[in-house]
Amino acid sequence: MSVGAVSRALSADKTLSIREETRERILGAAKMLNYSPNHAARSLRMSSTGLIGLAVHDVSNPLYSDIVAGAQTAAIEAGYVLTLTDADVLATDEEVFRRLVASKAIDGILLQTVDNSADSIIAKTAKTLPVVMVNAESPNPEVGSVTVDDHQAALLATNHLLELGHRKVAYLTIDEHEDRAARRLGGWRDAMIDAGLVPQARWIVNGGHSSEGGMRAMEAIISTPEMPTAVVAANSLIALGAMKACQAAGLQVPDQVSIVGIHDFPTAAYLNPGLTVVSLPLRQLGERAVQLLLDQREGKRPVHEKLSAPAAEVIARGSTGPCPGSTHLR
Amino acid sequence: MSVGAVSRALSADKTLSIREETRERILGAAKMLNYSPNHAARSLRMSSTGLIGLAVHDVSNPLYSDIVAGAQTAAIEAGYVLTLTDADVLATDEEVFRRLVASKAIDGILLQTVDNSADSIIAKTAKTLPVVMVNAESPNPEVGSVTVDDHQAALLATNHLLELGHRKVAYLTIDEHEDRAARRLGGWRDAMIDAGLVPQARWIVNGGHSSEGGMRAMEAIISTPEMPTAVVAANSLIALGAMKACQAAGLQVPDQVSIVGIHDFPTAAYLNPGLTVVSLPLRQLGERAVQLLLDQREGKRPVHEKLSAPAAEVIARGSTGPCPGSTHLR
DNA sequence: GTGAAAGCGCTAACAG
DNA sequence: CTGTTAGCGCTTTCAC
Repeated sequence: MSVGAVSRALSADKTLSIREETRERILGAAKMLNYSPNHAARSLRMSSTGLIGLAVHDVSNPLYSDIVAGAQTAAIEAGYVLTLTDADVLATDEEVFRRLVASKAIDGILLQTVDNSADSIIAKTAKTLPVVMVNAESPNPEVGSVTVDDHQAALLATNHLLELGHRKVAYLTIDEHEDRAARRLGGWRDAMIDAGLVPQARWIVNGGHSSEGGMRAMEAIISTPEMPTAVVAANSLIALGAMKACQAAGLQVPDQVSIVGIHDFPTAAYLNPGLTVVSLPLRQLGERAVQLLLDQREGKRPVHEKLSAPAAEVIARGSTGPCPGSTHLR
Repeated sequence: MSVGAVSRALSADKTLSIREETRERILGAAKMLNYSPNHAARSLRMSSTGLIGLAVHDVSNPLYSDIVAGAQTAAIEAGYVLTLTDADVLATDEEVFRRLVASKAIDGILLQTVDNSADSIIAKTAKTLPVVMVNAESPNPEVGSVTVDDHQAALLATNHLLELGHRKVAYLTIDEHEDRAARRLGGWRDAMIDAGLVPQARWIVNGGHSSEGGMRAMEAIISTPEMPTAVVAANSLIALGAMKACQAAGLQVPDQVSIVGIHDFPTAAYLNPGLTVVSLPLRQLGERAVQLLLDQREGKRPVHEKLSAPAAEVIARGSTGPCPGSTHLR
């Protein structure tokens, strides 16, 4: 019995034929000694680490936790281990980038970024490792990407409000330099136009990507003459800030203003009132991203994919209600 | 110029003396070719990966995001890279544990767990790698740990309520099998006793560790005869659930019931009303944990450390107010 | 069917 | 002061 045979027995090599008894003796000894092949040696020899990186902007952003969960599941399924890193650090800190990406400490990386601070690192990365962008469309043919149906989500959110009798529906957008921004804005615009309404430019306010930004944006909406009776927020953190602004201004939600956000998240149901949201298939987004990454590793061409199933869905909670003064019945 | 010299030049070896011109030529070529030493080969040779793992239970728990941020900073400071993993997966999935920990894909691991599902893996891990428990006291002398001043936090929260004139102050505890639970409960109890009050057993209800649990717990409190006028929640997620339960029961916060939670988090200020919390130095907790881990790596004995600075602090927002019917002035 | 040996890319020790 | 070389622990090919 030699070291070669042991290695092959432990990795369950089918082409190895030794006596069953010997095989069992090897496996037994390995378990007894709690043996695990050294990661570095294995990686060096096989030029593969079995690790997939997921770079996230703001780990604790509650809107995106499902992406992580989905990626986790899919990675394990495929025999990989998922490790998270801070995307901003990766983009900012040369040394961290070098250690993790350039030196191939991981087999590939999933990039979830909010702004395009990432753009610079994407190109660098793609030269070394397979990359898949998560929840943003790749501008680079060497980099795959997956997105959800942003247009549809905003359309559904707006229609929900329209069905409640609202006519003046404002839109709190996320920063324009994100590609999602335009798609979601388009959804709101199309819903308004389909309903025979004119989407007023003054009803579109930039809400940044935080609750703070949402609050400021809503304050601007409130001071608008002919104030809208309902608001679509491009994401639910912005919606949260909008609710705060209403509360500060003494406006009742949903009696005086209805608010709906995009993306469901754990605390949405615990707000006062509960926040009505449109949910998107983020878990599946995470899973699919891993699969695309693995496909690229096997030499397939990077592709962009828009995930449209499961479909976006309105989850009505307390923050949306009938338009005040409308004849709408519910 | 040989490979040895190049390696030493790139790692800035002081004892290497070559012509300045040669050194620059090496560095220049490395930059030109975008060269980075292969991680696996380097790790194998140096028996060190430069990676520190942080295993978290529920990545997106907003209460703990500062721990991650602190650990991140300290790791980079020390020339390491921090990678996050799901603690539950690590505890559950043998294969993931093997790949990441047993095979030494990382140099050490920080363990942040909510329940003691971790207990089983701690022992296993400590045999292979340095481990430091974060925000829980280590039961194992081979494993270091850092905690914050849980007793003080609950004491401050309770005193804040007492100062507002409340006498009947309930306590929503986290699951008892966490060591934090007893320390925080003790803080509430001591504050009550110091104020000459009797901490009633029926005012202690288990709120689990989620908003859902907090809601159930608060429902129980509400149906108590001689209902308390104020509530300390052992963490802010529980407090969130408690607020929801009040709202559902038609109880005004803070006019009829005051609520305070432990741990500040980003959305606390955006709730309606804003949640009063006691903040704890979680960022420093993360930093310190990394330092202890690195100390252990250098052969120092694992220690337990309680972080008492910066001190816990009450952040008063809208969810706490004077006791209804009390003569307290504010 | 089994065992020996090459070599993955790097660093550190040592010989020149 | 610089260049050569051994060897980290593993897998896999090749010779027996």
